[in-house]
Amino acid sequence: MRQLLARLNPEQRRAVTTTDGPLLVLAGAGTGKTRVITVRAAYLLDQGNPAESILAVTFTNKAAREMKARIVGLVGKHAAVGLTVGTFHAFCARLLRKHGAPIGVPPGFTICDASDQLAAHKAVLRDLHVPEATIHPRQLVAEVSLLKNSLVNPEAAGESAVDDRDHLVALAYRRYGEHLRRAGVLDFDDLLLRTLDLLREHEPTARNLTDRFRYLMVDEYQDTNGPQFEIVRRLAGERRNLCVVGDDDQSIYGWRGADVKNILGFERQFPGATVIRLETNYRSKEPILAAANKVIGNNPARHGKTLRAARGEGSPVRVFGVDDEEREARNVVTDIEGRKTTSPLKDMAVLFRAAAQSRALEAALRARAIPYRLVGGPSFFDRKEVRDVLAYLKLLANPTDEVSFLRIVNCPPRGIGKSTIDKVLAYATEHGLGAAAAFENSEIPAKAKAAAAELKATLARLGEKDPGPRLVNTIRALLDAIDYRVELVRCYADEQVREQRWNAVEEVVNFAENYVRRSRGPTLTEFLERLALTATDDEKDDDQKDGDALTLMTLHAAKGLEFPHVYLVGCEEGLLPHDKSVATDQVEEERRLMYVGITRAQDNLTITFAKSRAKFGRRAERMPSRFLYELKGEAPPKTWRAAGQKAPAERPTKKANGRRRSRR
DNA sequence: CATGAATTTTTTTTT
DNA sequence: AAAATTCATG
Repeated sequence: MRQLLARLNPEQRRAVTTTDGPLLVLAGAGTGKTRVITVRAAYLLDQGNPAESILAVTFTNKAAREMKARIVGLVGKHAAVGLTVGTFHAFCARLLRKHGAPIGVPPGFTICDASDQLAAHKAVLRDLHVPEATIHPRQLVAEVSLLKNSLVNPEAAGESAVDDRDHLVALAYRRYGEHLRRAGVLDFDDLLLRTLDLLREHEPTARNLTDRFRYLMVDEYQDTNGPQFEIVRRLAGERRNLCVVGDDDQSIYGWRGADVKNILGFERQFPGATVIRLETNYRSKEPILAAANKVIGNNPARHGKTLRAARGEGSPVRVFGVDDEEREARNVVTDIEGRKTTSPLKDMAVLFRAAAQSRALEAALRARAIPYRLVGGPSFFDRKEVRDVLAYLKLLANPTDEVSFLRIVNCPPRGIGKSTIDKVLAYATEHGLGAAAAFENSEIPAKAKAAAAELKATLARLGEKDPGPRLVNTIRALLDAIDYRVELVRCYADEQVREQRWNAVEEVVNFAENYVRRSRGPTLTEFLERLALTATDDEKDDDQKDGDALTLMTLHAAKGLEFPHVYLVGCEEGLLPHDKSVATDQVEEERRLMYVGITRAQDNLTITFAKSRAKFGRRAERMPSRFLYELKGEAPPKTWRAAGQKAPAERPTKKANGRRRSRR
C-alpha cells in the first residue's frame, strides 16, 4: 500500500487518504481520476474496512467493469469479493428487485428500453386520440423523461402548464405512468425514481442500506441528475462519507437531466466538504492541452482549473477544411493509413458529434479494407428478430408487460390486425383492464379471439415458473412454439438474409447459455435485466477486441477514454455546436463536448471540417465551427455571423407543406 | 387481414 | 439516403 501511495502525486494521495466526510475531487481530463478512485478503494480495504461497506457508482457498464478490474488488480481477487461496483441503474434495479415490494414494485418487474418507451408513449397518444401531428412521440418521450428526472410529478406538471401543449404533455405523462405501473414495467428513469421512493418511504430498508454502505464513491459526478443526487445524499446519510469525483468541464449530459449544479454546488450541499483539485495532466502533450484550455476558457461559470501538461512539448494540433464529408472521410483514412506503419490501429480513434456521421467514414474504411470498431452504434439487441424474442421472454417473466405484448401479439401473424387491436385497446381502457385480458370480452372476430387465447395458453405454459438454469430449454421451446424459424422464412425470401436473422436469434440462445454457465443462481428475470441494462457492450465486442482495429465513436461515447492519435471530424457550425443546441441556448454544453473530444488525444490531434455536408440526403453549405476560432484565439470572420444565424428554424410543426421538394 | 408500394420522417447525444 | 410509417390493393 505504501508503494501504491508513493506513486501518486501529493493531491492524488490526499484524495485517497481523505476517507471520512464529504470529499469533492475536481479532476480535470487526464489527471488520474480513475487511478484515484481505484487506489482509494484499495486504501479503504487496506484500512480494514470490509468490502461490503464500499459502494462505487459509475455511469456506464464499461466504466464499472474497468473499475472493478483495476481494483482487483490492486488488491487481488480475494480481497475484492463483496465490493459493490456498478452503474446507478444496475444498482437501483437490484435494490428494487430485492426490496421494492413494500413500496409496490413487483419483484418480477420488467425494464422497458428506449424503443419500448417510445412505443408506450405512442400507445398513450393513440389512447388519448391525439394525432401524432400534434406532438411528436419522440419529443414527448424526451419531455416526460425530463419532467421525471426533474422530480416533477404529473399533477405538478399539470398545474404549472401554461398552454394546451403543456397540458397535453402532463396528461400523457400521467397516462404513461399509469400504463407502466399497471403493466408492472419500469423504464430507466423509474429505476432511479422508485429507488428514491424506497429510500424516502421505507425506513427499514433505508437504514439497512446506510448501515451497510459506509463509504460511497461516485464517478463522473458532473453527470448526476436530481434523483441520482438525492439517492446518493440519502445513502450517505449523516455519516456523509461521500467521495465524488468529476469535472464540471466535462458535463455533457444536460439533455438527459444531468445537473451541473450538483458538482458546482457540492460544497453548499455538504458543508465542510474537502475539495481537492487535480490539475496535472498526464495524458496529453502541451499543444493539445493548450487548445483544450483555450476553448473551454470561453465558458463562464466553471469551478476553474488550469491543466498543466506533465508530458511536455509535442506536435501542433492540425486543422483541415475539406469539400464535403466524403472527402473528409477519405482524407482521414489516408492519414490513418500513413500512420499505420508506425502505430497500431487500436491507438487511433475517429470522433464525431452525431452517430450518423459514421456512415461516410465506414464506407471509406471499407474501401481501403481497414478494420474498425464502431462503438455504440445500433446494437445487436436492437435487431427486430432479437427484440421479438426478447419481448416474448419478457412476457414469460412478466405476463402483464403490455408493451411487449403488443409488440408480439401479431408476430408471427395470427390474424390480429390493427383494427382488432384498436378495438381491444379501447375496450381495455374503458374497463381498466390490461390488453391481454381485454381480448376475451371485447367484440372482435372469433378467429382473432381464438388466436389470442392460444397465444395466452402458450405463454402461460412456458412461463408458469421461472426456468432458472433451464433457461436455454425454455427459449428453444418458445421458438418452437411460435415457429419463429418458419416466420423468418416467410418474411425473408433471400436465403442469406434469412440465415443472418436466424443467427441473431441463435445468438440470444448463446447469450443465455453463457449467462447460465457464469451465474450462480440464474433466473429469467435477471437475464432480462442484464440485457436491458448492459445491452450494447459485453460479449459483442469481445470478438472484435483481439484484432487490431480503429475505433469510431461519438463524442459522448468517448468520454473517459484516451488514444495516442485522435481525429475529430465534422467541426462545423450546425453540427458542433449542433443546430438544436444553438437554438436552445446550450452552446456551453457543446463547448464542453468539444473539450472532451480534444482532451481524448495523447500525442496527435487532427480536426477537420467540411464546407458542405449532406443532411437528410440534401446537400448544404457549412461554416467552420466557432470553436475552431476560439481554439486559434481569433475572432470569427464577419461573414460568419450572418451565415451562422440562419441555422435554427425551430418549431416547424404546421403541416403547411405547400412547398414540394424538387426530385433529385 | 396481409402485402408491397408510396410517402414521410429522421440525426444530438444514452442508462 | 435509409428507415419507418401510411396507403392501396388483393
